Amino acid sequence: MLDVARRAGVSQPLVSLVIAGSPTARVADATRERVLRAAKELGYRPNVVARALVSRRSYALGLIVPELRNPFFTDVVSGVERVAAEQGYALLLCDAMDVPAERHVEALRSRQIDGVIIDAMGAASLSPDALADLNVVLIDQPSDIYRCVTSDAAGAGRLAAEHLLEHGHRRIGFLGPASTLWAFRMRERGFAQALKAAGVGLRSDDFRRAPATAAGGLAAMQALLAAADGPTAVFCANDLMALGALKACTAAGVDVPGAMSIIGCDDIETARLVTPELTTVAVRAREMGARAARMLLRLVHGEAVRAMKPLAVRLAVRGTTGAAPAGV
Amino acid sequence: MLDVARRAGVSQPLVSLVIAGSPTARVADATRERVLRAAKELGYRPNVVARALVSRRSYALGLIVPELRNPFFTDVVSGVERVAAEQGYALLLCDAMDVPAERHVEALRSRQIDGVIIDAMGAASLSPDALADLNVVLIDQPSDIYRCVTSDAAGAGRLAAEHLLEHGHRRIGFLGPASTLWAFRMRERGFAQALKAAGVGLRSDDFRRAPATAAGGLAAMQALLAAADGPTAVFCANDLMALGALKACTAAGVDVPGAMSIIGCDDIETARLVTPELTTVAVRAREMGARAARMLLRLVHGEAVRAMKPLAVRLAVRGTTGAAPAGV
DNA sequence: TTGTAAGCGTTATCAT
DNA sequence: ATGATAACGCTTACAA
Repeated sequence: MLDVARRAGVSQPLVSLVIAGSPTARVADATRERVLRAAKELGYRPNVVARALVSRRSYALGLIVPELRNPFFTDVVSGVERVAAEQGYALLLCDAMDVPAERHVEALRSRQIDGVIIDAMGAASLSPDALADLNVVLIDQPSDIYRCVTSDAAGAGRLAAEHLLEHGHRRIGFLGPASTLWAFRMRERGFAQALKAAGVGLRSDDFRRAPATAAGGLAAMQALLAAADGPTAVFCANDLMALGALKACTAAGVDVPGAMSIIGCDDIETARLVTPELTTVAVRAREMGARAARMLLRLVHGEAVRAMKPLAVRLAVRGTTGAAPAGV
Repeated sequence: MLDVARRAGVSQPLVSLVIAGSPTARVADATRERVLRAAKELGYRPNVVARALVSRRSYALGLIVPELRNPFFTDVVSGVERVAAEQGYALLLCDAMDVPAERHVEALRSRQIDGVIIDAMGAASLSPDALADLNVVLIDQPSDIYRCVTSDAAGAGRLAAEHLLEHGHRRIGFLGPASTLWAFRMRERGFAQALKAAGVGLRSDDFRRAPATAAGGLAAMQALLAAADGPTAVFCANDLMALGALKACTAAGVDVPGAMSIIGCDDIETARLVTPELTTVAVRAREMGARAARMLLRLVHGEAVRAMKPLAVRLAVRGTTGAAPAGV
């Protein structure tokens, strides 16, 4: 910057003024141009680290996910990254799979991080004041303390139930994790309530707890199929489970959707790669990530942040759901 | 740090000495303990930004991928992240999908990035000296100038060919992108050479160019099936294409592997989620990411970096390959 | 409109 | 073994 200043024949702070280009900067046009030209000629590149030190901001956002390889979070990351990059912010990605979220938060703190986006699971794993004094946006986890972006999880469950009911199913099962995470709980609740509202009971046998993974879905569906008299359709708490369930059916020779309808939730890319294609409730994970980033940036900039209403979900009817088998 | 110094009754630079804890630091044990205790009592947390400014290192690594949502790169990122986090480095993730790689490199530079890991496509899109003076490790792209980690891409093609040959296939097709990327080229070359070595010709009709995506694989396979007299097996340049090809077969009522064998490359998670499960050549993408990170860190630390031999690939025989149909 | 001076939280080089 | 002192590259009063 000093070099630029000398070349332009001005003082170094003036160069700073021009480069930072703040709206209140009142610099003579001629001077500004001279500075800008000198900067270009010298190939000057501002040093964000120095800027960060003095302004006490890092121009970087932290993002903590429970597992990057979970396709849902891959999409979230993708959305956050896009917004961050467009706005000139760096994205510090943290995967809580191998390193605890708390350690990541500490690391981000020591980097003067401007804000942190964290998923429900990560947030839950933190000690109470781990996030104190930080700009925080939670993913799919309403909170009294922090801002959040959410999807209409209850609506997702409801859509799934209604879709199944419309196809004449009356024995309907549910596959989901024994999770206390808001999104999973609400998907389940919305689903159960919609069934109840339609006067359709959910038998406890048709209700299977398993990890929200393909393996979990596979095992749960196998258990369901082993029962003499099972449901004709199931809603899975997420697509990974649904994919596992589908696999279990295919392996067992159970026709999908002829003998068993399956509906998932999330709409990950793989949903359209299997045969039949997975019917699911689409959650716009990438958009959630983008929204979280935009909200966090507003927080960082001290702008007004209004709570957003849940992101609408959409039923994506594809090949794994059909009419209930006759005579059941 | 000054607060800690005062509390410990020493000077501030001395605190720096014990906190940084360099091996050459000759500090009296008593003093060191006093400082450490004061630091803990005060909840002192070192400021990485300040450290970065003076040491001209950011303790951060940049990673540029062409598209995060490509499962292969998701795995690479995951591997890089783990190593970076474990070593106390931040990972600045850049997706070249929406923002050009060159812009990302510029942004990383202005953050004094310690090193950059970049994929072949991103590297190819850069102007010649965009990476000058940076610590760089390339993913799956040998180079005279930069370090790299590679997989045994030619070996992957060879494994695929041999597997198909062993099953008696003699009319074998190939689906791949018209890419100049090293990995794709080598997979293709290894495959073609192995066929040739076995005296099996590759007819130009059985050789289909399409984007390395599921949609590309689907279209290419459809074209192949439309031909009167097609191959009995195909090797796809990556799993996404193979998955698309599989879908095309299923949709067309072509039995896999009865009438058509399909083998992919990469071994992405979805490969085991479809039915039949995809036979593929497993490339350890996450390990490649981890290796790239470790190599880059050695570079950053000025340690000796020896070129690594390509990461071995492994044939994962699953359900989409079988014996060639009789009488063909 | 521009220049001067101070300082952001460290590390590093000296004396002491 | 420890303490001054000077950077690192920038922003931000405040003075001119």
